[in-house]
Amino acid sequence: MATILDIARLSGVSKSTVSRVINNHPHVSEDSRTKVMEAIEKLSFVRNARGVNLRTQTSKTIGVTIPVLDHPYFSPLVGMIAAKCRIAGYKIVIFQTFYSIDEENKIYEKLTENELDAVIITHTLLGEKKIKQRVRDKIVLICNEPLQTRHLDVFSLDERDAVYSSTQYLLKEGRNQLLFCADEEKTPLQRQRWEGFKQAHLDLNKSCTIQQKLSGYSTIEEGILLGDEIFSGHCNHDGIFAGSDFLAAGLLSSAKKHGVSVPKELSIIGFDNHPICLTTFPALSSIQNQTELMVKDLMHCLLDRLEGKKFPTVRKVYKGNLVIRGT
Amino acid sequence: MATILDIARLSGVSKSTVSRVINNHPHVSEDSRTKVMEAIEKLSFVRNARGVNLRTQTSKTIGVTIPVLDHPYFSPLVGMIAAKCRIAGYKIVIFQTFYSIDEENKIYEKLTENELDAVIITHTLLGEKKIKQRVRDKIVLICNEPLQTRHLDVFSLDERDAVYSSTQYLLKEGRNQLLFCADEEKTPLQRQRWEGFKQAHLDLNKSCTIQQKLSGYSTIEEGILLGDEIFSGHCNHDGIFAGSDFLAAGLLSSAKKHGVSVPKELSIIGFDNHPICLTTFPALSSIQNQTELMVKDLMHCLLDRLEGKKFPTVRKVYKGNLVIRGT
DNA sequence: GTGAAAGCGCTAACAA
DNA sequence: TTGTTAGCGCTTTCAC
Repeated sequence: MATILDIARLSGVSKSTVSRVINNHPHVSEDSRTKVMEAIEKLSFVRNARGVNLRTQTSKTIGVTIPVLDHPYFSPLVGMIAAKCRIAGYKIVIFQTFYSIDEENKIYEKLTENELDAVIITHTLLGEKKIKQRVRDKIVLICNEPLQTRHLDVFSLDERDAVYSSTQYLLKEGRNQLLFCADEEKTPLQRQRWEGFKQAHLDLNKSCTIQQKLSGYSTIEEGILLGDEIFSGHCNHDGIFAGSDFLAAGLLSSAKKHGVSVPKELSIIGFDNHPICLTTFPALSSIQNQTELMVKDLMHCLLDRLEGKKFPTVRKVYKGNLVIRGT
Repeated sequence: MATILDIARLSGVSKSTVSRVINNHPHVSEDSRTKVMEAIEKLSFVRNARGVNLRTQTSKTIGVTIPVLDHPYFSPLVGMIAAKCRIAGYKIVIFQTFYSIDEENKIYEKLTENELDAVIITHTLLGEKKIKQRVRDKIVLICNEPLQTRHLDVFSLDERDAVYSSTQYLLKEGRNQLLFCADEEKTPLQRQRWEGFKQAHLDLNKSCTIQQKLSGYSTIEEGILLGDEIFSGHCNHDGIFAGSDFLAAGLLSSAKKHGVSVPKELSIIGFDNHPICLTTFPALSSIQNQTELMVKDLMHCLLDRLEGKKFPTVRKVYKGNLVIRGT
């Protein structure tokens, strides 16, 4: 592999001039430029990023954590981030946490020692302090998880409010025995959702069971399994709030299998408004949120941080809204 | 940020010894080791990968192309690859092509100049020569796309056979007017599928229309759109082979909307056996393929290549099989 | 078991 | 406009 030194020698200029040409610096004579370009062509030279990275102490690379790469909500989210990063000239490297603290810890370990300019965290089981401590001086943005922190930029959805109003809707529709069906209460996000669910009951003077089901991945399969458990015995619920559309779709298919009529006997509300909602029968009602806007703001902030601009910690919250369909 | 020089000074040894400690080399005295470790702790030193990368000319990073990050088939595929890479000590950086040759070209551009040890291509619109030319001396594996090449390792599914036998199944079931509903015939994969479809007709002395629908992304939404187009008018098809389960799910929901009875009047077969198949009504029949095995073999080969082992180009093909459900 | 020294490929401050 | 020079942080021979 040819280096700039080879180019310099072949074209009869110095390394610096070659570097200038490569980086489109002004103040290079037309003559030098063409000579260098010719040499580059001839030796089919490609700049070695490793040298640049060491020299400039940047790598135009951003790390993103995601629970699992294949996730109906997080995949599009990270996909959007990746697309915008690329336009801004950054690559992204993706770290799957698999919902495990151990995995997550390993990731931060790698993150700091590695060649990343910034880190975006979309899902975490850790608190502010732990994260801050692990990622050190790196730029860290939180995307989607409503982490309580004053030291990190946070972009998140108003989970509490979204669940609150959806729950109220169900209750006002005459549903009384609602089941809150989501992840364990391990993250701020899950906590907020649960609070919204509880508060909606309180405000309407209804009581709610604290029953909540664990479902780490919120997959279709888990929905089916969970549904089989719920509907096989004597089911006294007339409404389910599901933590994701895939979970909801699984629950729905299981309900039908067990002869539970939806929406007559049972309402189901999903989360994220994934197109899968349109393919079930009846079509799934779901909560739609403003991911595009969130990502847009996030990227704006990220790029500013990368440019070294100084400004106070950003905290933005986006409202979701319930899309009512057949369930 | 502390460097090994700082550690060396603080612990009273040389840079070399610090390096040896960091890399767990033998032949370091217990005394030196502890002194260095203490210094590392004290200055909370973290090795700067950029220096290592330049020095060793590796980066423990692998590039993967994917059409879009959010894809019911490719996301899990890449997720599996990423997980296995991490275990082997590699990070992966993901490049979305968005089914565009221009995007793909840009990617290879970045790929060569950048700090990647190898590249895995899961979807490409380019031919062997173009790829080879662009990625130069990099290690390149093809995963999923049945590219015709003798110079790259290829791991792919037997698309032709899978579609062939599924089509025969439909025809033998008495369906006569099958619609082949997939991407444009731009990739070897699509070509193979179409061939399987055609051959199945030929072998049973049936004729098939060359009608095939474009559907770049194979999404639910596209399935619905396509379905609305097909079923709104006078539809004389009694069977559809869909290029993906999401497309199939969209088609199915549209068929129901237009009062087409499935499976009475119409059969639908999807591809990939995604869990969504279980949530539609009736449950979608689909073609299941051996992705796990494919990824396992791929990784094995990749790791060998990265270790510098020499062996002839690998070419592996995996059989799919039809899972019959309600459609 | 340890240290000195060279150098990976590149950029940029400075001098000319 | 151009070249000289230093050095980013690390690993690795080689000599002791």
